[in-house]
Amino acid sequence: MLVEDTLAHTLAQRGYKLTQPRRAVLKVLAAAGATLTPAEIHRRARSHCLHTGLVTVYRTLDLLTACGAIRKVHHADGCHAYALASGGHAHHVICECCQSVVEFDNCDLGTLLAAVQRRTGYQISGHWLELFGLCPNCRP
Amino acid sequence: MLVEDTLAHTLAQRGYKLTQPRRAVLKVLAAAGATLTPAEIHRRARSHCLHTGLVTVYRTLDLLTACGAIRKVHHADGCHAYALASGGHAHHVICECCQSVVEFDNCDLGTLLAAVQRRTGYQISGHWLELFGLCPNCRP
DNA sequence: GCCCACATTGAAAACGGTTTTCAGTTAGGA
DNA sequence: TCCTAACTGAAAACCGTTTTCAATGTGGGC
Repeated sequence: MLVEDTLAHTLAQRGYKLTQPRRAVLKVLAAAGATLTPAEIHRRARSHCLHTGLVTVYRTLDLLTACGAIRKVHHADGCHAYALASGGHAHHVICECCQSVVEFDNCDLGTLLAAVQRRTGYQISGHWLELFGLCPNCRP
Repeated sequence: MLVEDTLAHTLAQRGYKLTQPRRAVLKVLAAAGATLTPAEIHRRARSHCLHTGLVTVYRTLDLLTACGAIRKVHHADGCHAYALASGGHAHHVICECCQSVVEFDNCDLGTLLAAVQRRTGYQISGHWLELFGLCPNCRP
């Protein structure tokens, strides 16, 4: 199934309507292999549905985030970008040059978490890991 | 040496003046064992130096961040908080209840990074790890 | 200890991203 | 096809952050 259809299905399944502007946002997210800011998503969405408003972009991003279909990623200079999240627990590797992003889910932090827990006394319930680097295309 | 003095030394060493408002911000940061937002730092700083402006708080935070003495921490709902960073590479464990924070530096991600690098083709140059949980005081 | 250059300050205004408001529009089940 | 609740876009509100600028304070030199 196409990524766009998967996203559409996710929304439809929860009773949300599939309007033209929403579909435009889904298309953009499905086509992008990189992290995108709301503004950039808005710009691209207009080529699919001319009158798409920035407000609708934000609202759709909120919906998809709540569904777990996308995830906010945090760059050094702020946390304004979104990336597809293929469900379940996963993390992202982000290219510092072209912003391209891939997921990975084999985050085996068990040993580390246990050590920190023992040392600090904190009962750790969640973690957050993001990797930065250069994708194969951006290497010199 | 007191934390406040360490911070003051860091600034003085680089030729920055130690003004009353700046000292107030340092005091607040040194006394807080938790992550603080600029607004909260401002509120507290006023009890040390009455007329401290929010602008000065931001400017001082920028200086200290540039020096590596503090670090911006990223919560799920935004990245508006700062925490002391005792120099060098380190990460934070943050209490989801009271925002208290402790550092840990034994982040042995070597194996994980190598695996991801091999699997994705990305040349990984940096990472970012934050742990969330409950501190000993906030556990039921 | 006093002076002076210049870094630093605070108030207000500007700024940019995000959210709310609200009247008009649209999707999709009956 | 019709109807209603969900959805929409434009504008305004909002909020955290940055810039501007004239006034002030620090700390090195004397």
